[in-house]
This record gives sequence, structure tokens and C-alpha cells, in this order.
Amino acid sequence: MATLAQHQHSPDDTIHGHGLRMTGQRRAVYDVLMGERNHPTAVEVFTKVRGQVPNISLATVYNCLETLTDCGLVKIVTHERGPSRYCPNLKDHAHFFCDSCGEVSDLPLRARKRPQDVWEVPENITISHHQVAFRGECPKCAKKKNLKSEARNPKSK
Amino acid sequence: MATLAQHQHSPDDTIHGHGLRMTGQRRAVYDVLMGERNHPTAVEVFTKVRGQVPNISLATVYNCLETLTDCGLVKIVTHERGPSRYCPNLKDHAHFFCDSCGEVSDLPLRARKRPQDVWEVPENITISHHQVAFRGECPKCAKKKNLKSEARNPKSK
DNA sequence: CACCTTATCAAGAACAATTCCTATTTAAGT
DNA sequence: ACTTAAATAGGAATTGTTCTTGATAAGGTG
Ligand SMILES: [Mn+2]
Ligand SMILES: [Mn+2]
Ligand SMILES: [Zn+2]
Ligand SMILES: [Zn+2]
Repeated sequence: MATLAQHQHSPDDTIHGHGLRMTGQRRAVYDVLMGERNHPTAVEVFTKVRGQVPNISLATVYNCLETLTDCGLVKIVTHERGPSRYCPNLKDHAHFFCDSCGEVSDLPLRARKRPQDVWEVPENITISHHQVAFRGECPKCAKKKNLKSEARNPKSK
Repeated sequence: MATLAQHQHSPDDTIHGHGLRMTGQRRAVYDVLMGERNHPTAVEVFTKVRGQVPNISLATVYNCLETLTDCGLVKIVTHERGPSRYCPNLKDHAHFFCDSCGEVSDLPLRARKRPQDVWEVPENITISHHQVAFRGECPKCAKKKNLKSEARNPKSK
């Protein structure tokens, strides 16, 4: 079941508040995102949501994702030239992309910190958004690699 | 290795160091990037570089940009779903994108600061890269907008 | 210089992700 | 039930990029 969005409103109320309807397709797309918080691509959402709405089209999935994004229920996440991914975590956060397994995870903003503390942003420019992506190797992949190199050379420290 | 580029070597040496040749096309592409530090797209580089090498092809521009990137002479900059842009500033920096005029500018990293100071990055993950983008309104566009609203309502404070 | 071997190139086809178009269906409001 | 606008499915079109291929150019060698 879909949990409530951020504050007092259900996703239905949020969508209605934008003068739009909560349709079966929109709910199914939203539920997939809330269910697997893996930052799926549109195509991944599409294949998943077909289990619920067997003849939804990919264009509709794109439309639903755009609508949900416009209503502020999900965020779109882009990374280099890969396909866009979608995230229902509305808190301010950055993303980590593992180069070996492709996993995407959330990195919360530290309390009382702002990106402007790290980069010199001139006073006279107005910031409305920021997007921060880290790349590297996740702990799982690092461990896997260590096991392999041990097997290859058992005496290595 | 790529890091040599900043220091004692010319771009020619850097490219040779990778077992490649500095051709007319590659130099022309590199010169365009060094000349206008506007973070041009591949197509913008293409039209510009045609002044020097009239029948260079777009595919070759893409190839040159990829080669220069692989050699560490330029960086590729992606932003949301727009076309990739290219940047010859090798220092660690973030980018600001003006929503009204499309201008892209560099924001230097503050001394002795790291992105990890602002986002909670678990100890056991290895960071190899980060990419940081800010969006908003540049000073020029803000001023323009102010002038317009003054003209519309001369008495407004 | 003539010859060989590769790297590089131009041109266009192919590709992946996304957006657009249009006829049909669905839902709200009366 | 009737009217009207919103939403959908399916497919075509677009955009930015990569791939393929045959022709050229550049270094190295004798
Ligand atoms: Mn996220
Ligand atoms: Mn830059
Ligand atoms: Zn991993
Ligand atoms: Zn501007």
C-alpha cells in the first residue's frame, strides 16, 4: 500500500491539488517507485508495472512519471548519459552510483550543511536546484574483488 | 597517466603519451574549447571548428572530444537530459546552469573542502568521481528581469 | 624515396532514450 | 444519460550519440 507523501497529504490529494486525476496507471507507477527504492529507469518501471496494468504503454509510463515529478511526488535523477531514473525520496540527498554493479543509493545531506559551503557560489546568483552525483565502488563490490584477488594469490596480505 | 596534463606537458605531449597523434582536427577542436570557455556542445564545437577545418565531420568532432577526454585534456559535462558539454578547466569544480539564458559557468571547489563534508558518504564506499550541478538564475538575467518589472510598475519599491 | 602498417577520417547508417501525435477510452460534472 | 476535458495506447518522429566502412594520411623502415 502506498504510504503518505511527505506531510499530511496522500498522493491522491497532491495530484488533485494540481487539478489532475489519480488514475490506475499513475497509482501503479507510483506504487512501483515506493515499493522498490532502487531508482529504476522508465523501462524498469514499465516492465514492473505491467504486472498490475498488463497493457499500459511505455509512453504512458513516461507520462505518469512526468506528472508525478511535476506534482513533486518523485524526483528525476540523471547520471552521465544513462537513462533517467526516478526516486520517491523527497528529502534533500545526493546519489552514489557503483561503477561495477550499477547500484544507485541515497546519500543524505548532513545537518546544517549546504553545498555552497564547499563550492564558491557568487553571492549574486540565485540557486534553485542542485544535483550531486558520486561514482565509485560500493562495499559489496569491493568485498567481491578482494575475495577474488585472495583466491588468485592466497599468501597476499 | 592523465594527471600529467596539468603540469609540464603540452597537449601534444599528453596525446603522444597515450600513443596517439596530434592531428589537425584534434588541435582545432582543442583550440575551440580553450578559446571559448563556454562549455559548448559537440554541435557548437562542430560549427565553430568548421571555420578552421571546413570539411570535418560531426562524427570526427565526437571522436576528437572523446580522445581529448580520455587523455584528460578536457572534461565532459552532462546536465539533465541536454546534450553533453565540454570543459577544458582541469581544476576540480562544479557547474552553474542559468535557467533563463542557458549560460554555464564554473564554480571552484573551496580550499580544503570536500563534498563528503556536506553529504553523508559511508566510510566503506570508495569515491572515484563526483559531479555537481547547480541551477538557478545568473546575475545578468536577474538584473534584466528587475528592469522589466520596474518598467511595468515604476513606483514599486 | 618507395613501401608497409596503423591511426584517423568522412559519410552515412544505426541506435537508445525520449517526446510527439492521434484516434479512442475513460472519468467528472451536470 | 449527456457533455466535455483528461488520459491512454500505439506508433511515428526527434535528438544526441555511437557504430561501420572504405578512403586517406602519417610514421617508421630499409
Ligand atoms: Mn534518490
Ligand atoms: Mn567547467
Ligand atoms: Zn557495486
Ligand atoms: Zn542567465
